[in-house]
Amino acid sequence: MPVELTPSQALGLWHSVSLAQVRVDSRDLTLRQLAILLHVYLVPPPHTVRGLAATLGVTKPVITRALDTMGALGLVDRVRDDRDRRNVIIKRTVEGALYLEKLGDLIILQGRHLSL
Amino acid sequence: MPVELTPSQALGLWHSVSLAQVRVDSRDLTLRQLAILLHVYLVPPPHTVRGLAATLGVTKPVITRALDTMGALGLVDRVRDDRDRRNVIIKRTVEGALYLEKLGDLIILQGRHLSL
DNA sequence: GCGGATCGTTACGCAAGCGTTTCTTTCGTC
DNA sequence: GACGAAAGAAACGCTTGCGTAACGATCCGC
Repeated sequence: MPVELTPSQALGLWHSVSLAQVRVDSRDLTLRQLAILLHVYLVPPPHTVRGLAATLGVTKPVITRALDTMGALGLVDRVRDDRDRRNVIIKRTVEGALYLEKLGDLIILQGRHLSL
Repeated sequence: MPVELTPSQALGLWHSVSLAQVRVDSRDLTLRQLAILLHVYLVPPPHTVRGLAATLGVTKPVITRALDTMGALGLVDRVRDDRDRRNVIIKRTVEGALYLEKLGDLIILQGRHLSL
């Protein structure tokens, strides 16, 4: 079942969620980092650096750096692929799942408060 | 009328929109910048640096810098307040309106494509 | 096993954002 | 008019992200 939004609702939703997120979260992930995080958690594994780079349309170092940052925050983890030891598999973490769960709650809450 | 979303829909929407935005827009605004932009365009004027800082819960230089950046991109404009020349009024631009219009279209489109 | 291709990382110089502090202009009050 | 308060900008040192290019490790076909 699709979600039908008016232009006002769409931007209003983005507005209220962004605002709440800025106020709540000092980490201030970039849009790229957030896209990576969501992709890792919403799309079936395995996820590799190369795959993410292709998906986002960015270069590999961008992914490496984003994983460095989010890894330090505990939002993702990296493990060598034993079947092809050139690959690195990006793993989910409990903390990362919690982070996205809170974001989801925020979106739902703000969506519910939309009026127009 | 509120917008009711399931957790999967909420995060799925954020995922697909973030992904599309990263692929389309090389400007890569930060979450703070986007929040400012949305606030300026969705909330009735006038908007001042101080007011935005209070709304976002950040310091004034953060707002000044964000306005510098987005001003250079043509997304917002700054005008001195003639009634109190200490204030700066943040003005909307055609280009900024167009930018947000495209973002809104993207959100609507991705919302429509949500399945679960 | 050797040579080329592939994967992820690191190095480099650069641009942009951060928080704190200081400065300049303007206001309001005495 | 003088003076403290307020708004926004600029300065400072620091951190983080960027794109390009180079680098080690690993795989695979011969």
